[in-house]
Amino acid sequence: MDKEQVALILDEIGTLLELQGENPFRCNAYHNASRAISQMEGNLAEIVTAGKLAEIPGIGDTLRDKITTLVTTGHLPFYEEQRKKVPAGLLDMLRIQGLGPKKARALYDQLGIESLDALKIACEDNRVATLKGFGAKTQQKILEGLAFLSQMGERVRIDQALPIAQQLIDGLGNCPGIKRIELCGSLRRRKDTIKDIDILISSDDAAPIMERFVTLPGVTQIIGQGDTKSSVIVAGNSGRGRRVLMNADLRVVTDAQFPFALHYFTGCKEHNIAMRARAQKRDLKLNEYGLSGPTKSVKCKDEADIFKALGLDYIPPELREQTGELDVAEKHHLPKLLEADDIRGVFHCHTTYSDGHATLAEMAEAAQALGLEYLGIGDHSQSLTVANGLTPERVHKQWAEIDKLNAKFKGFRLFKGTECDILPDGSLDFDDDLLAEFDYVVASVHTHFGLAEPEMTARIVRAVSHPRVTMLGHMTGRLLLKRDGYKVDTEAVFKAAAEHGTMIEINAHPMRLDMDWIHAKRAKALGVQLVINPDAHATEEIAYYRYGVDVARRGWVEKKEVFNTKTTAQVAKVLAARGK
DNA sequence: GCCGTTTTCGGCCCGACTGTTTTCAGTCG
Repeated sequence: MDKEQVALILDEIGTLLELQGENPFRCNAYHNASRAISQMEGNLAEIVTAGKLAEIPGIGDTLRDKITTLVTTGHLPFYEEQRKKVPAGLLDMLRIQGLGPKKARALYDQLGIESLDALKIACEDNRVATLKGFGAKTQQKILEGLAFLSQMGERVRIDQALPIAQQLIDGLGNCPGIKRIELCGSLRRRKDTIKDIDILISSDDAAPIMERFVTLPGVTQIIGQGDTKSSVIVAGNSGRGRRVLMNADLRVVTDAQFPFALHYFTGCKEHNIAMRARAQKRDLKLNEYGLSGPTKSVKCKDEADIFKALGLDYIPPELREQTGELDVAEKHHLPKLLEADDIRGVFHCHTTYSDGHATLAEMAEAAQALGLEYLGIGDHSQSLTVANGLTPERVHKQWAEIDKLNAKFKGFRLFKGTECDILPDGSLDFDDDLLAEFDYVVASVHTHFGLAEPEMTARIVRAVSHPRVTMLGHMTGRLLLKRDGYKVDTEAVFKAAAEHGTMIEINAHPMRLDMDWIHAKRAKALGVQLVINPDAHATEEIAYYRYGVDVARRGWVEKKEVFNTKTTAQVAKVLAARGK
């Protein structure tokens, strides 16, 4: 059983215990362990075998044994027992806004409700409102929550959330009395998927701002409206005509409170808890309004001052995931993170030669408009006929056009590449002689996703070990919120890539963002050279590389670890040397 | 269930908002 499966089960156990009214701290121990496992580096089975599981913070003797059982046998009697004690439908009910374990349990105990459908009928029959602790408003909120759930999924991609957040900020921007306004939460930390939009404002007069917020265009429902905090549901356009609904929260504080509130609402929650605990050890109290001791409070003009007051270097939002950043910041060893401006070009872009929407010339022009120095073309290879993959003849035709364009460019260059299919047995879709003539080769899996893990791993390791392969494309093939990645032992892929000097792509297309930040962090640790590619199929998609920079930053990646921060001359030199 | 510079027990971050209460529990982040 792999990391994700173990993490899911631990998290579910925590929730099942909550539904049974267990001690919240015990429940939390399972949620924490779930997080620790899903974010840990390395191969879980290896760590279990090495007996190093309990070295992970948040995993003690009990959880070590349970996780070991899960990993080695594939199931856990304790988990099965808990599942028997709680009807499955109660877990669904927790997805409703404002409905927590206590209320869900009461609905089950007193009305026998154990599904969303039954809950809807009970609300419509006015049976919920009569329960102790419930009322007409709660019943109405549950109905609204059910409607919200049926209209959308739980999370949306960052590229869908950002425009909605921007629309809200623009709408608030001209409100008088705003001193500072900032996006917080997981959007500020640049997670690949987002649940809520969090906006923070500093002002001396919150009321009119609140009023503006809940009446902004796109707001479809007001969840709450208080003196300093309001919560709404907002509809936005996902960019392809599809409507996306999201929660959006606004908090208004004074300007003196702003840095503390900004830190607090940026999260993540576990990072905040660690920061508060750290403050406590120094006889200080940290909350969203300030940092104070028994006699006086510490003035902070920005977040950096808060970290400094607690003996830490400034921790960028992307690193605030409670994966060791406090310890490293204390020792002054935080990485100097990659910046979007460090990227000088990208290597995985499609044109009308295969399945792209723009011509070679149009893509080159768009790349230059973005300030890039070079653009690598990587159209599909011959066997991927659904994507109009190029035959060797068409490859030569494309090269001739690239040569022609390059002859005209000043300070810009197109590199000749291919996104060459990795065939089911791990061989490549073009012969070695043709591959040798490309400037570089991106090797990717596009077919036979269902191979068992050993076969898929062997397939990708073989491709990564091929001397003509420059970089591996979208390592797991996942599509965010749509399709899980194929089963592959990423640890083995990283080791092969490091051994053969093959790069691994951070595919920056916001539907993929594959590999993810945890993988990126691990790849870096194992000495794999990274490259950030937009997988652009249209001119406006070249700028997607910025989402890849976000992933890299979350993975603690520095400029020197990313190939496409090099100049055109440096890139050409490295690629020429690899071809030998 | 975890954890320990207050260390094997007794804590575990903490405040806003809502709704149903009549002083607070539940939920959320």
